[in-house]
Amino acid sequence: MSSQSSATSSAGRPRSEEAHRAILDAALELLVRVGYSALTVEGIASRAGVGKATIYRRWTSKLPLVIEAFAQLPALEESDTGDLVTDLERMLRSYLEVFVSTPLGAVVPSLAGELPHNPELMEVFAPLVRSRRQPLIRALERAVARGEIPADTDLSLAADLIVGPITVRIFFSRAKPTPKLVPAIVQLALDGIRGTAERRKEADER
Amino acid sequence: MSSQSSATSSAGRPRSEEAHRAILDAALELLVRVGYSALTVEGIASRAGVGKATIYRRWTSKLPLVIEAFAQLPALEESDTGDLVTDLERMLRSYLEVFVSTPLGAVVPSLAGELPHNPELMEVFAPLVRSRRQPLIRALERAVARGEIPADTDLSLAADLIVGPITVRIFFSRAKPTPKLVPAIVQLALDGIRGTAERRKEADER
DNA sequence: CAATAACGAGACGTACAGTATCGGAATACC
DNA sequence: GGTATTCCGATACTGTACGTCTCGTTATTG
Repeated sequence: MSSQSSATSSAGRPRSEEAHRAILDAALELLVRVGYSALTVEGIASRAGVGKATIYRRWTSKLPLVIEAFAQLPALEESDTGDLVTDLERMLRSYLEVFVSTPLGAVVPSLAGELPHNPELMEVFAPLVRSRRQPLIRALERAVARGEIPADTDLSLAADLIVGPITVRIFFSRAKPTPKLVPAIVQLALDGIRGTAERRKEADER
Repeated sequence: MSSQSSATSSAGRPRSEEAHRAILDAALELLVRVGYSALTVEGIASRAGVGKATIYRRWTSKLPLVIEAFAQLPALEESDTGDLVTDLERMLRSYLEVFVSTPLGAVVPSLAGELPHNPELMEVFAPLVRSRRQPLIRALERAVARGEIPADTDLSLAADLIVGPITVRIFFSRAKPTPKLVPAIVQLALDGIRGTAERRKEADER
């Protein structure tokens, strides 16, 4: 990450780490301001104060650059308080905050729109999506271990149930969702997860 | 909507309804094949067998054309059987089917990615989204009238809870969701909606 | 039959992707 | 210190596409 600490630092001028960061920062800033479709490499180069060649020396095209810029953004902050409701509410709140106050909210839909037609992009994007979902899944796993929710819960589906309403609104709603919604969403989703289990249990006992 | 049905059919050659449809069809077909970002007006014109001027005479730019093409796609088929679970499962299944077997699955994410940076597009897109959500909302309203779910349910949030998991997977998942998931999703979401109400009621009675 | 407006075709100016080339600067090896 | 190597910013270049414009042609109104 830092510099040329290891291995083959072959002859010649080394790549400027400063230029690298300037490019990523410029890409992110422009991405937020104008969106993916209006993003230009020339604009990025100009804002970063570098030549186009310096960009194309590092990334083969605009897309991989955007992906790397995106990957820099903060992940979901994990919460582990011992109580599922608290954990979910905290994470969803931070998720929402990241979405409205950072480039994520603008970048993700832009990239998501490209996914269906760009398997290569999907390949790079999928691990990123997974890693951002991971804290949610882990919180659910801990809740299972504590007996808060049944062990046979489909955690992946549960995670989508929790994140779904916010995602839908971020993508399609004019008014971006506020943190005020979080408790209602968590309660709804969680009652769904638990309610289904209880109902099953009641039916068994009868 | 249609064409020169009423009023001023002034002098001159009338616009060809045939060309109009050919353009929309070509746009939709290309949109599905290559996605929004790789869609070219020249490609649409060529495939439709019309001149570019014929396109720009009807739409100010590529985006409104795409919107109109999108709006042609089938809406959610409404189900009204008297049972909420059945209605939701049917609608979600048809929703899913439309998404995997028609251009919708490819078009919606493409357009959604443009929304945050294009208020004008949002203006045109919002009513479309709303109208496609409407059958879901109406089914929930009927369920409220029947007493299946409490009257003070936030129907909008409930709709998002139901559609959320599928939306999340359509956007981000490599493997597109299958109809097999529908019953589990409906059960989870609905137990959430009902469970929350029950819990609230119990708390009130205490 | 004259006026009008849309038609397909395609030329045109602008903008941008991605490539190539410039002289100069930084580094490794000798 | 000298030389080879590689990156640097800048910019010229090719190709593609948007959106405008102008052709000569065709359909419709009065």
